[in-house]
Amino acid sequence: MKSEEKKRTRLSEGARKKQILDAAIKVFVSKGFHAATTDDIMHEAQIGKGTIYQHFKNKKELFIAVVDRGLDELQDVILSEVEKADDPLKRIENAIRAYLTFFERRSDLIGILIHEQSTFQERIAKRYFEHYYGNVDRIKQTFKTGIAQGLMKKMDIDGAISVLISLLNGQLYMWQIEGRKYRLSDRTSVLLKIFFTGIISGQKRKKEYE
Amino acid sequence: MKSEEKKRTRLSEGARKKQILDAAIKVFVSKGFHAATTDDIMHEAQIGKGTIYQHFKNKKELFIAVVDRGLDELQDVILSEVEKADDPLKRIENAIRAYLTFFERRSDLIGILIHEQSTFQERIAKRYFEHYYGNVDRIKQTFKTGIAQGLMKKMDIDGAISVLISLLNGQLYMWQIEGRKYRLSDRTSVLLKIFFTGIISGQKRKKEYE
DNA sequence: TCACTGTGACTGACTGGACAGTCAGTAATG
DNA sequence: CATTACTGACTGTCCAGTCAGTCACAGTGA
Repeated sequence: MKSEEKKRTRLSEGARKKQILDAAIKVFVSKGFHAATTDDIMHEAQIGKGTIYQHFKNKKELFIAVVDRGLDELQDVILSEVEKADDPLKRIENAIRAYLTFFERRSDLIGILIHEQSTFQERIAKRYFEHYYGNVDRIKQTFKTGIAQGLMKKMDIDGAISVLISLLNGQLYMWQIEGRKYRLSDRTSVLLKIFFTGIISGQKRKKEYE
Repeated sequence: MKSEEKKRTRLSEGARKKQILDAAIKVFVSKGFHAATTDDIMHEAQIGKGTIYQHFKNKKELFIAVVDRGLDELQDVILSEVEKADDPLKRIENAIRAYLTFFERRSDLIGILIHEQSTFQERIAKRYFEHYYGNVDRIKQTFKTGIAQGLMKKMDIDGAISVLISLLNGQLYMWQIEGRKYRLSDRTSVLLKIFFTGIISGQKRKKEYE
Protein backbone atom coordinates (compact mmCIF):
# COMPACT_ATOMS: atom_id res chain seq x y z
CA MET A 1 0.00 0.00 0.00
CA LYS A 2 3.05 2.25 -0.03
CA SER A 3 4.37 2.16 -3.57
CA GLU A 4 1.67 4.48 -4.88
CA GLU A 5 2.36 5.87 -8.31
CA LYS A 6 1.51 9.53 -8.36
CA LYS A 7 1.05 9.75 -12.09
CA ARG A 8 0.01 13.35 -12.50
CA THR A 9 -1.74 13.78 -15.84
CA ARG A 10 -3.11 16.69 -17.80
CA LEU A 11 -6.47 16.38 -19.47
CA SER A 12 -8.68 18.50 -21.65
CA GLU A 13 -11.34 20.61 -19.95
CA GLY A 14 -14.12 18.26 -21.04
CA ALA A 15 -12.42 15.02 -20.09
CA ARG A 16 -11.47 16.23 -16.63
CA LYS A 17 -14.94 17.58 -16.00
CA LYS A 18 -16.49 14.27 -16.99
CA GLN A 19 -14.06 12.45 -14.73
CA ILE A 20 -15.08 14.61 -11.79
CA LEU A 21 -18.80 14.31 -12.57
CA ASP A 22 -18.50 10.52 -12.81
CA ALA A 23 -16.77 10.34 -9.45
CA ALA A 24 -19.14 12.85 -7.89
CA ILE A 25 -22.30 10.99 -8.82
CA LYS A 26 -20.93 7.78 -7.31
CA VAL A 27 -20.13 9.52 -4.06
CA PHE A 28 -23.35 11.53 -3.91
CA VAL A 29 -25.38 8.41 -4.57
CA SER A 30 -23.69 6.35 -1.91
CA LYS A 31 -23.50 9.02 0.80
CA GLY A 32 -25.97 11.77 -0.06
CA PHE A 33 -25.12 15.40 -0.59
CA HIS A 34 -24.27 16.39 2.95
CA ALA A 35 -22.37 13.33 4.03
CA ALA A 36 -20.36 13.30 0.81
CA THR A 37 -17.15 15.26 1.30
CA THR A 38 -14.99 16.82 -1.36
CA ASP A 39 -12.24 14.56 -0.09
CA ASP A 40 -14.36 11.52 -0.92
CA ILE A 41 -14.87 12.84 -4.41
CA MET A 42 -11.24 13.68 -4.95
CA HIS A 43 -10.22 10.19 -3.87
CA GLU A 44 -12.85 8.56 -6.05
CA ALA A 45 -11.67 10.60 -9.02
CA GLN A 46 -8.03 10.08 -8.06
CA ILE A 47 -7.21 13.74 -8.44
CA GLY A 48 -6.23 16.55 -6.10
CA LYS A 49 -8.84 18.51 -4.24
CA GLY A 50 -7.86 21.78 -5.86
CA THR A 51 -8.63 20.39 -9.31
CA ILE A 52 -12.28 20.09 -8.40
CA TYR A 53 -12.36 23.78 -7.61
CA GLN A 54 -10.80 24.63 -10.96
CA HIS A 55 -13.84 23.20 -12.68
CA PHE A 56 -16.66 23.87 -10.23
CA LYS A 57 -17.19 26.92 -8.08
CA ASN A 58 -18.10 24.89 -5.03
CA LYS A 59 -19.63 21.66 -3.86
CA LYS A 60 -23.16 22.81 -4.54
CA GLU A 61 -22.41 23.76 -8.16
CA LEU A 62 -20.84 20.37 -8.63
CA PHE A 63 -23.94 18.69 -7.32
CA ILE A 64 -26.14 20.74 -9.60
CA ALA A 65 -23.97 19.84 -12.57
CA VAL A 66 -24.46 16.16 -11.74
CA VAL A 67 -28.22 16.66 -11.68
CA ASP A 68 -28.22 18.62 -14.92
CA ARG A 69 -26.41 15.91 -16.77
CA GLY A 70 -29.03 13.41 -15.59
CA LEU A 71 -31.97 15.59 -16.59
CA ASP A 72 -30.51 16.11 -20.06
CA GLU A 73 -30.19 12.38 -20.54
CA LEU A 74 -33.78 11.83 -19.44
CA GLN A 75 -35.12 14.48 -21.76
CA ASP A 76 -33.29 12.99 -24.73
CA VAL A 77 -34.63 9.52 -24.07
CA ILE A 78 -38.22 10.62 -23.65
CA LEU A 79 -38.22 12.85 -26.70
CA SER A 80 -36.84 10.16 -28.96
CA GLU A 81 -39.38 7.61 -27.70
CA VAL A 82 -42.35 9.92 -27.99
CA GLU A 83 -41.51 10.76 -31.56
CA LYS A 84 -41.84 7.14 -32.58
CA ALA A 85 -45.63 7.45 -32.64
CA ASP A 86 -48.23 9.84 -34.03
CA ASP A 87 -51.28 8.65 -32.16
CA PRO A 88 -51.71 10.78 -29.01
CA LEU A 89 -52.49 7.83 -26.74
CA LYS A 90 -49.47 5.95 -28.02
CA ARG A 91 -47.32 9.00 -27.48
CA ILE A 92 -48.39 9.23 -23.87
CA GLU A 93 -47.88 5.53 -23.43
CA ASN A 94 -44.39 5.81 -24.91
CA ALA A 95 -43.49 8.69 -22.63
CA ILE A 96 -44.62 6.73 -19.59
CA ARG A 97 -42.72 3.63 -20.63
CA ALA A 98 -39.61 5.63 -21.47
CA TYR A 99 -39.71 7.42 -18.14
CA LEU A 100 -39.99 4.26 -16.08
CA THR A 101 -37.46 2.36 -18.16
CA PHE A 102 -34.98 5.20 -17.95
CA PHE A 103 -35.07 5.28 -14.17
CA GLU A 104 -34.98 1.54 -13.89
CA ARG A 105 -31.64 1.73 -15.65
CA ARG A 106 -30.46 4.93 -13.96
CA SER A 107 -31.88 4.32 -10.50
CA ASP A 108 -28.87 6.10 -9.03
CA LEU A 109 -30.38 9.36 -10.27
CA ILE A 110 -33.60 8.97 -8.33
CA GLY A 111 -32.19 9.68 -4.91
CA ILE A 112 -30.20 12.56 -6.31
CA LEU A 113 -33.22 14.18 -7.92
CA ILE A 114 -35.39 13.73 -4.88
CA HIS A 115 -32.71 15.05 -2.63
CA GLU A 116 -32.00 18.03 -4.77
CA GLN A 117 -35.52 19.28 -4.66
CA SER A 118 -35.94 18.87 -0.97
CA THR A 119 -32.67 20.58 -0.18
CA PHE A 120 -32.21 23.34 -2.70
CA GLN A 121 -35.86 24.12 -3.27
CA GLU A 122 -35.99 27.72 -4.39
CA ARG A 123 -32.74 27.94 -6.29
CA ILE A 124 -33.22 24.71 -8.17
CA ALA A 125 -36.93 24.72 -8.79
CA LYS A 126 -36.63 27.23 -11.58
CA ARG A 127 -33.94 25.41 -13.50
CA TYR A 128 -35.72 22.15 -12.94
CA PHE A 129 -38.88 23.48 -14.47
CA GLU A 130 -37.09 24.89 -17.48
CA HIS A 131 -36.07 21.31 -18.16
CA TYR A 132 -39.39 20.01 -17.20
CA TYR A 133 -41.69 22.37 -19.02
CA GLY A 134 -39.75 21.89 -22.19
CA ASN A 135 -41.40 18.51 -22.08
CA VAL A 136 -44.64 19.66 -20.52
CA ASP A 137 -45.48 21.96 -23.41
CA ARG A 138 -45.10 19.05 -25.77
CA ILE A 139 -47.31 16.85 -23.60
CA LYS A 140 -49.90 19.57 -23.45
CA GLN A 141 -49.99 19.68 -27.24
CA THR A 142 -50.46 15.93 -27.33
CA PHE A 143 -53.41 16.17 -24.96
CA LYS A 144 -55.01 18.91 -27.04
CA THR A 145 -54.68 16.81 -30.15
CA GLY A 146 -56.10 13.79 -28.38
CA ILE A 147 -59.13 15.75 -27.20
CA ALA A 148 -59.64 17.32 -30.63
CA GLN A 149 -59.62 13.86 -32.16
CA GLY A 150 -62.23 12.72 -29.65
CA LEU A 151 -59.85 10.13 -28.21
CA MET A 152 -59.74 11.74 -24.81
CA LYS A 153 -62.31 13.33 -22.60
CA LYS A 154 -62.60 17.05 -22.42
CA MET A 155 -60.77 17.85 -19.22
CA ASP A 156 -58.62 20.27 -17.28
CA ILE A 157 -55.40 19.61 -19.23
CA ASP A 158 -53.02 21.22 -16.74
CA GLY A 159 -54.64 19.22 -14.00
CA ALA A 160 -54.40 16.00 -15.97
CA ILE A 161 -50.72 16.56 -16.77
CA SER A 162 -50.04 17.37 -13.17
CA VAL A 163 -51.74 14.11 -12.26
CA LEU A 164 -49.60 12.20 -14.74
CA ILE A 165 -46.34 13.74 -13.61
CA SER A 166 -47.27 13.22 -9.97
CA LEU A 167 -48.02 9.64 -10.71
CA LEU A 168 -44.68 9.04 -12.36
CA ASN A 169 -42.60 10.91 -9.81
CA GLY A 170 -44.53 9.28 -7.02
CA GLN A 171 -43.79 5.87 -8.47
CA LEU A 172 -40.07 6.58 -8.52
CA TYR A 173 -40.31 7.84 -5.02
CA MET A 174 -42.07 4.81 -3.63
CA TRP A 175 -39.90 2.41 -5.54
CA GLN A 176 -36.87 4.10 -4.06
CA ILE A 177 -37.99 4.14 -0.44
CA GLU A 178 -39.43 0.65 -0.57
CA GLY A 179 -35.96 -0.50 -1.55
CA ARG A 180 -36.60 -1.22 -5.24
CA LYS A 181 -37.89 -4.66 -4.46
CA TYR A 182 -39.96 -5.06 -7.61
CA ARG A 183 -39.26 -4.18 -11.21
CA LEU A 184 -40.32 -0.61 -11.78
CA SER A 185 -41.47 -1.43 -15.29
CA ASP A 186 -43.79 -4.11 -13.89
CA ARG A 187 -45.98 -1.28 -12.70
CA THR A 188 -46.38 0.15 -16.20
CA SER A 189 -49.42 -1.87 -17.08
CA VAL A 190 -51.55 -1.05 -13.99
CA LEU A 191 -50.46 2.52 -14.25
CA LEU A 192 -51.49 2.82 -17.89
CA LYS A 193 -54.72 0.97 -17.28
CA ILE A 194 -55.75 3.28 -14.46
CA PHE A 195 -54.58 6.47 -16.10
CA PHE A 196 -56.34 5.59 -19.33
CA THR A 197 -59.51 3.90 -18.09
CA GLY A 198 -59.82 4.33 -14.30
CA ILE A 199 -60.70 1.83 -11.62
CA ILE A 200 -64.48 1.90 -11.75
CA SER A 201 -66.26 -0.94 -13.45
CA GLY A 202 -69.56 -0.45 -15.29
CA GLN A 203 -71.19 2.69 -16.59
CA LYS A 204 -73.56 3.47 -13.77
CA ARG A 205 -71.18 4.63 -11.05
CA LYS A 206 -68.81 6.12 -13.61
CA LYS A 207 -71.39 8.73 -14.55
CA GLU A 208 -71.13 10.20 -11.06
CA TYR A 209 -67.57 11.21 -11.71
CA GLU A 210 -67.48 12.10 -15.38
CA MET B 1 -32.49 44.76 24.62
CA LYS B 2 -30.51 44.42 27.82
CA SER B 3 -33.08 44.05 30.55
CA GLU B 4 -33.89 40.47 29.57
CA GLU B 5 -35.73 38.56 32.23
CA LYS B 6 -34.23 35.14 32.56
CA LYS B 7 -37.32 33.51 33.91
CA ARG B 8 -36.20 29.97 34.37
CA THR B 9 -39.24 27.74 34.67
CA ARG B 10 -39.86 24.10 35.34
CA LEU B 11 -42.34 22.19 33.28
CA SER B 12 -43.71 18.69 33.15
CA GLU B 13 -42.06 16.21 30.82
CA GLY B 14 -44.92 16.45 28.33
CA ALA B 15 -45.22 20.23 28.29
CA ARG B 16 -41.49 20.77 27.80
CA LYS B 17 -41.35 18.18 25.04
CA LYS B 18 -44.25 19.84 23.24
CA GLN B 19 -42.55 23.21 23.60
CA ILE B 20 -39.38 21.86 22.02
CA LEU B 21 -41.24 20.08 19.22
CA ASP B 22 -43.22 23.23 18.43
CA ALA B 23 -40.05 25.27 18.20
CA ALA B 24 -38.22 22.56 16.26
CA ILE B 25 -40.81 22.26 13.53
CA LYS B 26 -40.75 26.01 12.97
CA VAL B 27 -36.99 26.02 12.61
CA PHE B 28 -36.81 22.86 10.50
CA VAL B 29 -39.48 24.21 8.19
CA SER B 30 -37.81 27.56 7.68
CA LYS B 31 -34.21 26.34 7.38
CA GLY B 32 -34.29 22.64 6.60
CA PHE B 33 -32.69 19.92 8.68
CA HIS B 34 -29.05 20.65 7.97
CA ALA B 35 -29.13 24.41 8.12
CA ALA B 36 -31.19 24.36 11.30
CA THR B 37 -28.91 24.45 14.31
CA THR B 38 -29.69 23.40 17.83
CA ASP B 39 -28.95 26.98 18.81
CA ASP B 40 -31.76 28.17 16.53
CA ILE B 41 -34.11 25.73 18.16
CA MET B 42 -33.10 26.64 21.68
CA HIS B 43 -33.64 30.34 20.94
CA GLU B 44 -36.99 29.71 19.31
CA ALA B 45 -38.08 27.66 22.30
CA GLN B 46 -36.47 30.14 24.71
CA ILE B 47 -34.75 27.44 26.66
CA GLY B 48 -31.18 26.35 27.22
CA LYS B 49 -29.45 24.07 24.75
CA GLY B 50 -28.89 21.37 27.32
CA THR B 51 -32.62 21.05 27.91
CA ILE B 52 -33.09 19.81 24.37
CA TYR B 53 -30.67 17.01 25.07
CA GLN B 54 -32.55 16.02 28.19
CA HIS B 55 -35.55 15.20 26.09
CA PHE B 56 -34.03 14.05 22.79
CA LYS B 57 -30.93 11.97 22.26
CA ASN B 58 -29.67 14.15 19.44
CA LYS B 59 -30.74 16.43 16.63
CA LYS B 60 -31.75 13.56 14.41
CA GLU B 61 -34.04 12.01 17.03
CA LEU B 62 -35.63 15.40 17.53
CA PHE B 63 -36.28 15.66 13.83
CA ILE B 64 -37.79 12.20 13.73
CA ALA B 65 -40.03 13.07 16.67
CA VAL B 66 -41.31 16.08 14.74
CA VAL B 67 -42.11 13.86 11.77
CA ASP B 68 -43.79 11.24 13.92
CA ARG B 69 -46.13 13.73 15.45
CA GLY B 70 -47.15 14.85 11.97
CA LEU B 71 -47.75 11.33 10.70
CA ASP B 72 -49.89 10.52 13.71
CA GLU B 73 -52.05 13.54 13.06
CA LEU B 74 -52.46 12.58 9.41
CA GLN B 75 -53.43 9.04 10.24
CA ASP B 76 -56.09 10.20 12.70
CA VAL B 77 -57.64 12.58 10.21
CA ILE B 78 -57.80 10.04 7.39
CA LEU B 79 -59.21 7.28 9.55
CA SER B 80 -61.97 9.43 10.94
CA GLU B 81 -62.95 10.65 7.46
CA VAL B 82 -62.90 7.22 5.88
CA GLU B 83 -65.17 5.83 8.53
CA LYS B 84 -67.88 8.28 7.62
CA ALA B 85 -68.87 6.15 4.62
CA ASP B 86 -69.59 2.50 3.91
CA ASP B 87 -69.54 2.56 0.13
CA PRO B 88 -66.03 1.59 -1.06
CA LEU B 89 -65.82 4.32 -3.70
CA LYS B 90 -66.94 6.94 -1.21
CA ARG B 91 -64.37 5.68 1.27
CA ILE B 92 -61.62 6.10 -1.28
CA GLU B 93 -62.92 9.50 -2.21
CA ASN B 94 -63.00 10.53 1.44
CA ALA B 95 -59.44 9.33 1.98
CA ILE B 96 -58.23 11.33 -1.01
CA ARG B 97 -60.06 14.46 0.09
CA ALA B 98 -58.86 14.12 3.67
CA TYR B 99 -55.28 13.66 2.56
CA LEU B 100 -55.24 16.75 0.36
CA THR B 101 -57.14 18.86 2.83
CA PHE B 102 -54.85 17.85 5.65
CA PHE B 103 -51.74 18.93 3.80
CA GLU B 104 -53.32 22.10 2.59
CA ARG B 105 -53.70 23.02 6.24
CA ARG B 106 -50.39 21.56 7.37
CA SER B 107 -48.26 22.44 4.39
CA ASP B 108 -45.30 22.94 6.69
CA LEU B 109 -45.16 19.18 7.07
CA ILE B 110 -44.68 18.50 3.37
CA GLY B 111 -41.13 19.71 3.12
CA ILE B 112 -40.28 17.91 6.32
CA LEU B 113 -41.67 14.61 5.10
CA ILE B 114 -40.01 14.87 1.73
CA HIS B 115 -36.74 15.82 3.26
CA GLU B 116 -36.83 13.09 5.80
CA GLN B 117 -37.18 10.37 3.27
CA SER B 118 -34.46 11.62 1.01
CA THR B 119 -32.03 12.09 3.84
CA PHE B 120 -32.63 9.29 6.29
CA GLN B 121 -33.79 6.67 3.85
CA GLU B 122 -32.91 3.35 5.40
CA ARG B 123 -33.41 4.17 9.04
CA ILE B 124 -36.67 5.94 8.53
CA ALA B 125 -38.26 3.85 5.83
CA LYS B 126 -39.22 1.12 8.26
CA ARG B 127 -40.93 3.36 10.75
CA TYR B 128 -42.58 5.28 7.98
CA PHE B 129 -44.09 2.16 6.56
CA GLU B 130 -45.35 1.00 9.89
CA HIS B 131 -47.38 4.18 9.91
CA TYR B 132 -48.19 3.87 6.30
CA TYR B 133 -49.19 0.28 6.04
CA GLY B 134 -51.47 0.66 8.98
CA ASN B 135 -53.56 2.59 6.49
CA VAL B 136 -52.64 0.54 3.47
CA ASP B 137 -54.12 -2.64 4.89
CA ARG B 138 -57.38 -0.83 5.41
CA ILE B 139 -57.33 0.54 1.87
CA LYS B 140 -56.60 -2.91 0.53
CA GLN B 141 -59.69 -4.23 2.30
CA THR B 142 -61.76 -1.45 0.78
CA PHE B 143 -60.53 -2.35 -2.70
CA LYS B 144 -61.35 -6.00 -2.15
CA THR B 145 -64.86 -5.12 -1.05
CA GLY B 146 -65.30 -2.82 -4.02
CA ILE B 147 -64.24 -5.53 -6.43
CA ALA B 148 -66.41 -8.13 -4.74
CA GLN B 149 -69.39 -5.79 -5.07
CA GLY B 150 -68.64 -5.36 -8.77
CA LEU B 151 -68.02 -1.63 -8.32
CA MET B 152 -64.40 -1.82 -9.35
CA LYS B 153 -62.56 -3.69 -12.02
CA LYS B 154 -60.66 -6.80 -11.17
CA MET B 155 -57.11 -5.54 -10.95
CA ASP B 156 -53.71 -5.81 -9.34
CA ILE B 157 -54.71 -4.33 -5.98
CA ASP B 158 -51.20 -3.68 -4.72
CA GLY B 159 -50.39 -1.96 -7.98
CA ALA B 160 -53.52 0.15 -7.86
CA ILE B 161 -52.84 1.25 -4.28
CA SER B 162 -49.28 2.06 -5.18
CA VAL B 163 -50.64 4.16 -8.04
CA LEU B 164 -53.00 5.98 -5.71
CA ILE B 165 -50.36 6.69 -3.09
CA SER B 166 -47.91 7.79 -5.74
CA LEU B 167 -50.49 10.10 -7.13
CA LEU B 168 -51.17 11.71 -3.79
CA ASN B 169 -47.56 12.02 -2.71
CA GLY B 170 -46.62 13.28 -6.13
CA GLN B 171 -49.28 15.96 -5.90
CA LEU B 172 -47.89 17.20 -2.60
CA TYR B 173 -44.47 17.16 -4.07
CA MET B 174 -45.33 19.19 -7.12
CA TRP B 175 -47.46 21.59 -5.19
CA GLN B 176 -44.54 22.19 -2.88
CA ILE B 177 -41.87 22.75 -5.51
CA GLU B 178 -44.13 24.84 -7.71
CA GLY B 179 -44.49 27.16 -4.75
CA ARG B 180 -48.06 26.26 -3.74
CA LYS B 181 -49.51 28.67 -6.25
CA TYR B 182 -52.88 27.01 -6.55
CA ARG B 183 -55.18 25.47 -3.99
CA LEU B 184 -54.21 21.87 -3.49
CA SER B 185 -57.81 20.84 -3.02
CA ASP B 186 -58.66 22.34 -6.42
CA ARG B 187 -56.92 19.33 -7.91
CA THR B 188 -59.20 16.89 -6.13
CA SER B 189 -61.79 16.74 -8.84
CA VAL B 190 -59.47 16.01 -11.80
CA LEU B 191 -57.61 13.57 -9.66
CA LEU B 192 -60.74 11.67 -8.68
CA LYS B 193 -62.08 11.76 -12.19
CA ILE B 194 -58.92 10.27 -13.66
CA PHE B 195 -58.36 7.74 -10.92
CA PHE B 196 -61.96 6.56 -11.09
CA THR B 197 -62.69 6.77 -14.82
CA GLY B 198 -59.47 7.46 -16.75
CA ILE B 199 -58.74 9.90 -19.54
CA ILE B 200 -59.92 7.93 -22.55
CA SER B 201 -63.22 8.81 -24.08
CA GLY B 202 -65.44 6.23 -25.76
CA GLN B 203 -65.45 2.48 -25.46
CA LYS B 204 -63.44 1.53 -28.51
CA ARG B 205 -59.95 2.62 -27.50
CA LYS B 206 -60.65 1.77 -23.88
CA LYS B 207 -60.85 -1.91 -24.73
CA GLU B 208 -57.19 -1.88 -25.72
CA TYR B 209 -56.21 -1.13 -22.15
CA GLU B 210 -58.77 -2.97 -20.05
C1' DT C 1 -47.13 30.63 57.69
C1' DC C 2 -42.47 30.87 56.89
C1' DA C 3 -37.57 29.45 56.55
C1' DC C 4 -34.59 26.13 55.27
C1' DT C 5 -32.75 22.55 52.32
C1' DG C 6 -32.10 18.63 49.00
C1' DT C 7 -33.15 17.30 44.43
C1' DG C 8 -32.78 17.42 39.82
C1' DA C 9 -34.42 20.41 35.95
C1' DC C 10 -32.31 23.68 33.62
C1' DT C 11 -28.48 26.54 31.54
C1' DG C 12 -24.95 28.16 28.13
C1' DA C 13 -19.88 28.64 27.65
C1' DC C 14 -16.89 25.50 26.00
C1' DT C 15 -14.65 21.65 23.27
C1' DG C 16 -13.47 18.52 19.78
C1' DG C 17 -14.09 17.15 15.29
C1' DA C 18 -15.36 17.76 10.73
C1' DC C 19 -14.98 19.79 6.41
C1' DA C 20 -15.22 23.46 2.54
C1' DG C 21 -12.30 26.06 0.27
C1' DT C 22 -7.33 28.17 -0.41
C1' DC C 23 -2.84 28.85 -2.15
C1' DA C 24 2.12 28.21 -2.35
C1' DG C 25 4.52 24.96 -4.45
C1' DT C 26 5.33 21.10 -8.07
C1' DA C 27 5.79 19.02 -12.41
C1' DA C 28 3.82 17.93 -17.16
C1' DT C 29 3.87 19.61 -21.65
C1' DG C 30 4.76 22.56 -25.71
C1' DC D 1 12.50 27.27 -20.37
C1' DA D 2 7.85 29.18 -19.64
C1' DT D 3 3.41 28.24 -18.78
C1' DT D 4 -0.20 26.63 -16.22
C1' DA D 5 -2.82 22.39 -14.80
C1' DC D 6 -2.52 20.24 -10.94
C1' DT D 7 -1.73 19.07 -5.93
C1' DG D 8 -2.75 18.42 -0.87
C1' DA D 9 -1.39 20.37 3.64
C1' DC D 10 -3.36 23.92 5.91
C1' DT D 11 -6.83 27.37 7.80
C1' DG D 12 -10.91 29.29 9.46
C1' DT D 13 -15.50 28.39 10.46
C1' DC D 14 -19.23 26.07 12.08
C1' DC D 15 -21.84 23.36 15.20
C1' DA D 16 -23.42 19.12 17.79
C1' DG D 17 -23.12 17.62 22.03
C1' DT D 18 -21.16 18.11 27.06
C1' DC D 19 -20.97 19.15 31.84
C1' DA D 20 -20.00 22.01 35.84
C1' DG D 21 -22.61 25.13 37.89
C1' DT D 22 -27.26 27.50 38.98
C1' DC D 23 -31.68 27.95 40.76
C1' DA D 24 -36.91 26.62 41.02
C1' DC D 25 -39.62 24.20 43.83
C1' DA D 26 -41.49 20.56 46.88
C1' DG D 27 -41.04 18.80 51.12
C1' DT D 28 -40.13 19.22 56.01
C1' DG D 29 -40.33 20.82 60.51
C1' DA D 30 -40.79 24.69 63.53
